[in-house]
Amino acid sequence: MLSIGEMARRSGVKVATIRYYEQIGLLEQAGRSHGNQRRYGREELDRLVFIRHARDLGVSVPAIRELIALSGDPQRPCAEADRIASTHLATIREKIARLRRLEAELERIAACKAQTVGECYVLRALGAHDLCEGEH
Amino acid sequence: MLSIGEMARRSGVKVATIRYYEQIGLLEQAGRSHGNQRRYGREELDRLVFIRHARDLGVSVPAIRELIALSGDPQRPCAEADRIASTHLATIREKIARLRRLEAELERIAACKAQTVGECYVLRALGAHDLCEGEH
DNA sequence: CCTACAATCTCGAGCGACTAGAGCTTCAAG
DNA sequence: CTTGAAGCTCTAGTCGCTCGAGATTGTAGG
Repeated sequence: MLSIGEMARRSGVKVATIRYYEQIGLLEQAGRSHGNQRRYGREELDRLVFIRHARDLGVSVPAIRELIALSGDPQRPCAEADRIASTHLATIREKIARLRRLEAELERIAACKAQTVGECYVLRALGAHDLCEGEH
Repeated sequence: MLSIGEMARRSGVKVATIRYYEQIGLLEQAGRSHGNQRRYGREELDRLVFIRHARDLGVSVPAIRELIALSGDPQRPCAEADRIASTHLATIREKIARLRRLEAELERIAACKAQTVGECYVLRALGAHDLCEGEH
């Protein structure tokens, strides 16, 4: 039986966050020791690692909830799980594209050679949208 | 003199957000009409556009506050403004790198060919970290 | 001038996903 | 038995908005 601290160490999820996950129903209510402390087994650790992993990949909590519901019913077609993953992939790709545009623009802006703020390109570029090359 | 709605239209910042910016001190307290409605001039619009632009670039509110303070004093060296922009650029690059790793992993995961959830790679991959290629 | 009705006002709460702190109780080692 | 780490609950704070309720103001048409 694992304490909440042990769970935290093994999963890399903070103690407070584990309690939070229980509170929002991502984890089931943990069993308790006779002194009211949470006690976990192997299964709960696995689920927590799953959650941690998905969160690291940027999957939202509602999406994780769906995935957990799916995995509770192994007979169901996995098309839905695929859909969740693909949707998320598309979101990530959009984010990357957007960040790349920002990167290009900031690179240009940060290359300012002025000495004082008065003629600084950084500030000017931020004030005047028409100096941008990309759209955002 | 512009109403708050006019400001919203011209800057692309929502009315509620303009009020919020005033509340947190990014915009100064607006002048009021005799019926207590906010009235703005050209300068305020310029600042709002500046803020909008910086936010679009992902600059945080505290950083924008700094930039505004800087621009209020045109004699100061712009090294600080450069620093803010460069720091932000580094952050963006990190985010891009991270998202790229996620993209690669999700691509692999989403290529699952199983029929039912029971043997679905999506769920398995999320549960078992050792299936990952990249670290995260 | 009157009437609609759109726009504005303030105040307060809610979002997502945690995080932090106060003030208490329990556990485990020595 | 004592001590100190680890646990407990509860509340509030974070960031950057966003929305809704319920009241007031602005403005255009008749």
